[in-house]
Amino acid sequence: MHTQQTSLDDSVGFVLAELGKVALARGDQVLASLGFTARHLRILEMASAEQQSQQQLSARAGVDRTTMVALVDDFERLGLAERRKDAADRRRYVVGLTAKGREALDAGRAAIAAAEDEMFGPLTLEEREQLRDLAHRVLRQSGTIVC
Amino acid sequence: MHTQQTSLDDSVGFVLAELGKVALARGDQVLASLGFTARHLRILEMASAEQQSQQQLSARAGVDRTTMVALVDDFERLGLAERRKDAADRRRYVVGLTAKGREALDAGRAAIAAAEDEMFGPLTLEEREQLRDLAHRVLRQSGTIVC
DNA sequence: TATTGTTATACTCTATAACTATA
DNA sequence: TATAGTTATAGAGTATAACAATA
Repeated sequence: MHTQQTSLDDSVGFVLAELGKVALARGDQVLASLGFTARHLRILEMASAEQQSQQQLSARAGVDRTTMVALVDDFERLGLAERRKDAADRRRYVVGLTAKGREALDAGRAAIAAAEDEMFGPLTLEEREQLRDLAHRVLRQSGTIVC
Repeated sequence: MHTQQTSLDDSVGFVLAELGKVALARGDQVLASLGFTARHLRILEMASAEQQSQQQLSARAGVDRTTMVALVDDFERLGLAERRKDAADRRRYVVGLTAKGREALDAGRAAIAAAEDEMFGPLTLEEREQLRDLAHRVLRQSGTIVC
């Protein structure tokens, strides 16, 4: 038998769903001045870590390959990344960060870090790490791509 | 100075955004057999706790009043709630749960509780409550409606 | 004149299907 | 024939504007 819930406010899932939404919105907000969203930043980091085709990126980011087209379009328009024909397989584009893209990645990370310092202010640094680690453990088990 | 992030995977916000999305999807999944979503369940509980007009519900749930129309339509179609003209102000409808609606609320809560027992299985009960309480504290500060 | 519920409409986001070029 | 990228199109979800009934 599980714990009897009096209210959904006592439900971990609902609280996390709500907080997750808030965190994402806050992320988008502080990145807006850079011209992109939290999802863009995520993908920018993925592309920075390893040379990948658009479809590899889309699979790992959990977005459709047609959606990835628009996202990479955004990067090119902003001058943050460029499509480079893969010499080994000329059907593929490798998404490569420009110098400006690497700067934007750093700036984005810094903006996120600052926003989190403020948003998670009610917690001590230790509690904040605790929160992240607990969430991480659940996420790993849930078979989601945390890369 | 804040902690230098090497990767966004170390960012509480990104991890929470991801976990929140997974939790919500899982909730919708286990409620599907009841014919409604996690958001429906949330609103059903709100309507159950107190007699409220559609606009009060929409304000507290953070959805547009035009969206609430469709949600209450769903409840009526499923026989879970009904619109009752407010005698004091005949512009308003009070959203009232039916007996079937109260059963659905209980069934939904049970389904969520069971899903969470499974989803948060990697954590001890103590850790799970810790996770919820930490999330709750951040959420309260963030000025979000947790009702 | 303002407010509640409603409808019609538009906008955003994302996925599906079909096309092209390469393999 | 299969795959990478692309485009056009359609669907879901949500918000904005306008309307009828009531205050």
